[in-house]
Amino acid sequence: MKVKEVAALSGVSVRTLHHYDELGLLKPAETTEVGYRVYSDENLAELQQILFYRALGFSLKQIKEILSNPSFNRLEALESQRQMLHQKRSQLDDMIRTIEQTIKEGKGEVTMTREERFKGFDFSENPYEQEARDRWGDGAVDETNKKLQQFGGEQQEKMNVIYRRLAEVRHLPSNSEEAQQAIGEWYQFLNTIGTYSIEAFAGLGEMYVADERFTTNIDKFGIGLASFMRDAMREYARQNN
Amino acid sequence: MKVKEVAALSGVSVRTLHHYDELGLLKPAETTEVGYRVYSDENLAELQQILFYRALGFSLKQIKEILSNPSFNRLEALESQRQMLHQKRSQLDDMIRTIEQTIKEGKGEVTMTREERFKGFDFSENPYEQEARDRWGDGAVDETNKKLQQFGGEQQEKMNVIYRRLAEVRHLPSNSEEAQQAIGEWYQFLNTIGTYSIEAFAGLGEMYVADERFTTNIDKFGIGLASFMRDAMREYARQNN
DNA sequence: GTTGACTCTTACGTTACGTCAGCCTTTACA
DNA sequence: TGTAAAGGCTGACGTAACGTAAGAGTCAAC
Repeated sequence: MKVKEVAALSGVSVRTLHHYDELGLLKPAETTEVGYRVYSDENLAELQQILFYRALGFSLKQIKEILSNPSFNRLEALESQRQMLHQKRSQLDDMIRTIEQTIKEGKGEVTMTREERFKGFDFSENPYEQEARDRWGDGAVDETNKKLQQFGGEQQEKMNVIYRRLAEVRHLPSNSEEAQQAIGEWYQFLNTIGTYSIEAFAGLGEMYVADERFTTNIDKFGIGLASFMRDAMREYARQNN
Repeated sequence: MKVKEVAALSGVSVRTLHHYDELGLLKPAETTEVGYRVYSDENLAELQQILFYRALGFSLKQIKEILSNPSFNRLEALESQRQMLHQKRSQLDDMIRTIEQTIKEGKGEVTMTREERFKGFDFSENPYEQEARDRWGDGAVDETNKKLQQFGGEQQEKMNVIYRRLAEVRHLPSNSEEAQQAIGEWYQFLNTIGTYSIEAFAGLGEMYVADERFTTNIDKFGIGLASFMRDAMREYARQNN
């Protein structure tokens, strides 16, 4: 079979077949004297395999390794690929959440002054208070409120400082020393106004991303801060388990 | 502020700033005599915007349009971007489903002979029969079974022919004439063994992808056939509403 | 023999930077 | 003030997986 036919059968372009030939990924079984590529039935089966892995998101390079080494650990490759895909999906979900939030707010702009960006973090008018009560009980919330009132704006400002610090390091890997140091301060701070087990701390991090209202507010200190904090808090919990 | 500082503050690399300058996406407010880039606070705000849209998955080209045309319809752009992201997520979900299915089967190979690929479509040993009963009622299922028994292998073969035909055109757009013609035959066929409203038909298509057992079996005729059929059936229903 | 359908190779374009390489400026310290 | 470290600049190639011509040869049919 010549290129056009194979292309029609498999749904790829002729150029793609040329490309795979160049890469050594799929060499035609035969070549005529004038250089025409002639594919065999086996070639077709190979192509099927290639397209299968391609559909799973593997790169051509990876596919070549997988298919050329018969001893290659395919299951392992599939497993790591699966993880990658899940990660990609989380990222996509983050993006979708952000974009829908932006649309809901009816504007495509993020013109925030420094003031705007750093205000709105007043726990004394906590929109999540009811939720917090449901989740951690009235006692804990009341105690936290009392402490916050007691210290007033001072705690506020302290918290803002920590948030700003976190925003500064949010581009670093979540397990970097700086990140862990900053998130540690956050843990310390939380424990000055309440009592958080290390598990509760990690759970709080998950919520930052799971609940878009948290995400939105936290990201006011910097895009991506919420998901960074989740990762860092997760890591912190892991290290201090 | 010079490049390094801006880079540290924003979390992008110096190279990225150079790149944005080249593209005309973010020109520094000032340039020293020797050619050093000097960024202003406004530049920083612009960069924030750029990074915001970038985080939403827009291309730099799109971002440039959005930010340079103050009259640009941002909401519209956000909306279409949202759709794109959702589409991407569906694709990712498909990939994840397929890869997990493959792992579950404990093999990374798709070595199927033509026979293997095209068998296993025996409705008389229907693994989904109970589900079908739950969904469409005993009467309909019994009737279908009776008809299938009545005509035996003939219907089987007819169905296989249709599947093969669908597999052949599955790389074409789902609203192409060939695709719609083939899916129409499928609709005709289904109505020779039962009665399917056009809505039920579309719903069936959704199930092909939603339920991995269907997906797996259908994709035996060709990778991606199930999701192609869903799209084509959706389109068919739309056109014949 | 001519025409139309195929095929081949070569090579640039795409996206968003990463990564040198070679060279110039500015800053800090002795 | 001399020198070295730190920072800055401009090329320019590399990446992934083909799409898209361009120019030219081949094959089958009328």
